[in-house]
Amino acid sequence: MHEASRREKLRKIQELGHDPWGSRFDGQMSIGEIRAREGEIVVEPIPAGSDQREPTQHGPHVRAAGRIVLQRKKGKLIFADIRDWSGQIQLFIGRGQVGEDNWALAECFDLGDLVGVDGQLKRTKTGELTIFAEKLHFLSKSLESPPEKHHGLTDPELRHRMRYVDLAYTEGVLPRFLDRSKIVASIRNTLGAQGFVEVEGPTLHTIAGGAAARPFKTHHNALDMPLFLRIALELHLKRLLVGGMERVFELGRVFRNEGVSPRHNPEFTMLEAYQAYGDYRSMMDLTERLILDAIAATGRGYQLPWNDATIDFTPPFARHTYDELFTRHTGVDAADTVAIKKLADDIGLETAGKDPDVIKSEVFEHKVEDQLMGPVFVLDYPATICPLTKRKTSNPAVAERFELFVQGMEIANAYTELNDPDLQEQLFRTQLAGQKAEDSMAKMDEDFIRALRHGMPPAGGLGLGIDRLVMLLTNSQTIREVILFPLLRTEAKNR
RNA sequence: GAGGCUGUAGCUCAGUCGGUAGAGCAACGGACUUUUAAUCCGUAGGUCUUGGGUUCGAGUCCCAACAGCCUCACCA
Repeated sequence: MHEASRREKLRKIQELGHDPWGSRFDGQMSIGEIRAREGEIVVEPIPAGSDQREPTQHGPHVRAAGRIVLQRKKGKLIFADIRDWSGQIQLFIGRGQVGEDNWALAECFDLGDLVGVDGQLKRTKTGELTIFAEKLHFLSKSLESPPEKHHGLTDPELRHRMRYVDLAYTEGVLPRFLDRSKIVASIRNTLGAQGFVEVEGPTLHTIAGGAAARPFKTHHNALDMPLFLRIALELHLKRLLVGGMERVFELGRVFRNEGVSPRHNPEFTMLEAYQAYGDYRSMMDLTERLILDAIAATGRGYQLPWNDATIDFTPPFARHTYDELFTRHTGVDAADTVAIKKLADDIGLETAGKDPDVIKSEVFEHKVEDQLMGPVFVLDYPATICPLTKRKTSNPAVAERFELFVQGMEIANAYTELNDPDLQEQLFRTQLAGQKAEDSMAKMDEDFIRALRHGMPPAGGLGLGIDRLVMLLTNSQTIREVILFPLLRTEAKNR
């Protein structure tokens, strides 16, 4: 193990009178800021007749802190590259320049150590922007060797289990998660600017409603009560709409007891927003605004790379009806239930005893969704498959709902919210009757119906999958690339 | 939950027909005051994921378990 030599250096650092675990360190600039000061370097021309080989430079004095990610020891000279979350810069540590005390400390540096430096910002004779060290500070020892310096970590299992190593050393990982943070902040800003207030609903539910998914079960000891982790934010936010919070949103974690895939993690982050006196079209405009602002917040443009393709987010996003897209991508008339059933049978879908709209929806999922490179708003869904949505006055068979698809992925889902308590109760009952045995824990949320009976304003409601949005905006093909700690099985004992 | 692929040094990977373990980086020792994937000389590092089996002999073939990835199912 290499740990022994690192512990030996740790002991040496203590002998030299330094704390190998460091302490508060003030007054440093970020490496990004330091790099921006390159222009302050003044180069004096070599005087005529001088035998001086290199011109004298005067640069600003700077203080930096970071992790040593590369080191080149050259006798009485060390070049070390340190990195913080804003960038990376080279240190020049010369034995004659820093003195024996600092040199002795520098000899204890290993890759991965966190160090501080005071020095002058200048360029080396090859032109590399460099902090020429004058004083070194030890901030924290690393007892583990970093991963291979060219490739970093590539094994996805190690990357997810040891995300700290992945963030610290694998190129592009830290910036991606900083982008995620900017996207989330942007969403809050956009909603705030439009008068929405942020709330926190309960994550422990007595009835897990608001979506068609199986919940995680848990238990409260003192109350001896079964509980479920929430599968959606919807039903509590609508209660707040009843209470008079006219524009309300929650950005939070929901939990669904399902498998993992490149697009699914059992816990994921959802935005839900509700706007009193709006409808699904209001939410379409809001969705577009949220995404465009998020793109701007990451400093990107409308054309975003996605694998080998490009996604064009230039507004306005395309808007097409469900039936229109159904017919275009299946070649079958969206109103021809007989032909649709035949198509479903041909694909091998189970159709016996199913509602024609359900069959149509399954065909849509199999044949159409993958083709929607988008961004495209799909609007006006069959009412049968939308139990929480208001129907079109002109055509009760159609629900005022849209989903936003990009690269075949569903990113957002929005409704003109149903606020008729009697109809809502009836639709719930129909939905519960159709539940499979394994979903039998689903129950009628009587209190939600009671809330609607007190009068909920007509409203538009939006759900937006944050993880998937971040995937699209950061060119990440799996959801695990944008979730810091994705769910993994217990670590194998023999690793 | 089902199927397929993968698992070798701290990391990234080779390993032929079944014949007894290799490289680069990292580490350790040495040389080197403008390097930058530093270079050069030398050294050390392995329960080949785990457990069985076949065989004179298994990293290699077979079975099982564990973990990851992909596809499907569930779902957003």
